[in-house]
Amino acid sequence: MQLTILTFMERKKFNSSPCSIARSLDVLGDWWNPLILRECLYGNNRFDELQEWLGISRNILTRRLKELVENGLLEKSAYQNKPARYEYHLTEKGYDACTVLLALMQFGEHWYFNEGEHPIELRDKKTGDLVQPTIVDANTGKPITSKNLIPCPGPGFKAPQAILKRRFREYYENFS
Amino acid sequence: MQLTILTFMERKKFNSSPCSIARSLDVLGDWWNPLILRECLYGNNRFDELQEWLGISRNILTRRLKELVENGLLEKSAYQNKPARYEYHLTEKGYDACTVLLALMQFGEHWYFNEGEHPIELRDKKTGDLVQPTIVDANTGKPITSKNLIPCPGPGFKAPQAILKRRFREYYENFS
DNA sequence: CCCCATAAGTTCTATTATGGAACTTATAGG
DNA sequence: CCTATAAGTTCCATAATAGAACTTATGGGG
Repeated sequence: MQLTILTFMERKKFNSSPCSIARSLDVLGDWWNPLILRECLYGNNRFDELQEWLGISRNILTRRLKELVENGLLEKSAYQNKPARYEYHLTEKGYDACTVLLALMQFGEHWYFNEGEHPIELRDKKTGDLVQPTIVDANTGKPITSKNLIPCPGPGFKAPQAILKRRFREYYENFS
Repeated sequence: MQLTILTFMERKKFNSSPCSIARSLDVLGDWWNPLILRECLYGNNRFDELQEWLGISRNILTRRLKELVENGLLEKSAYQNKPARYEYHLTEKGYDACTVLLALMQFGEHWYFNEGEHPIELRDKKTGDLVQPTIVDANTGKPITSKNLIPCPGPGFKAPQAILKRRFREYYENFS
């Protein structure tokens, strides 16, 4: 006879992780969600438009839109009643999430397209000027290379010294 | 009688998409891959270290490491023979991919942690100075808000005019 | 009034991916 | 000989996904 053992199996969630990367990945660590945000940035805000441009399965799109709305990146609003029809628009938080898209874009341009043959550009909505996203240090204004970075505990990292020293080994070895 | 119909069903791949975001998502649009890169940035480069810090299933970790190596973000090298033991280190491309982590981090800090209570900080490996990643326009040096951006076709976007006009509707309406 | 079209989802099923746990392999040390 | 360690494999049950067909509410044309 086989005893049934209760197991929990669902996609890992990081919503209580003490790491801002992990927390962001709960909603952005996915193939579809960033692309849905991209489409909203393109001005494709309706269910069928999103489905067509992305080639995503309709049931998945339903779930993802719900998720993005629940997480506050998109806002669902009716653009007509009788029959009720909806649009999904980026919220403040959603626009902020799009900076992750800019980083993805920069990486993709660099590694998957030839110089001067990138498929998309960004322009300022008002002036029409070309905009080229770069990650820099806010303090010095110089471009950041992650090779030169070292993670260290921030003010919100509450943990015993022993754990800190294990987690940020490189930092403690070099700076204390 | 039921005729079996051949269907293809696998995770969508975007490796021929004319979009740098989609291309990047092939390897970065996932919950685990960015976190594995994070761990490598933290100096946790071995299988068991990664498994322990991330709490990822060992079989999944195996597959993901293979994927990251095949995509050129990590490099597998032996740190001892007899018995053969390996480490996974970030490549140039891998370090570049980490700028996406910086964007994720910034977003997470802003929306999931209180001001001044973020769990992690970054410092310059040599000077020890605090580094604060921001996305700016390389031309003007000013911070970018994606709300003010409009996508438009780049030099590598080859398509008939009709498709361009549908895809970049907002751009063509306002700038030509 | 009937038929068709449209938008926004649901529902159904087959195929993959994932999580958890146990097992394997090679070698070193006591 | 027994045990430990590192780096995976293998196995299974459960969850997620793709693809297609179906639903619901409404408006328009004949």
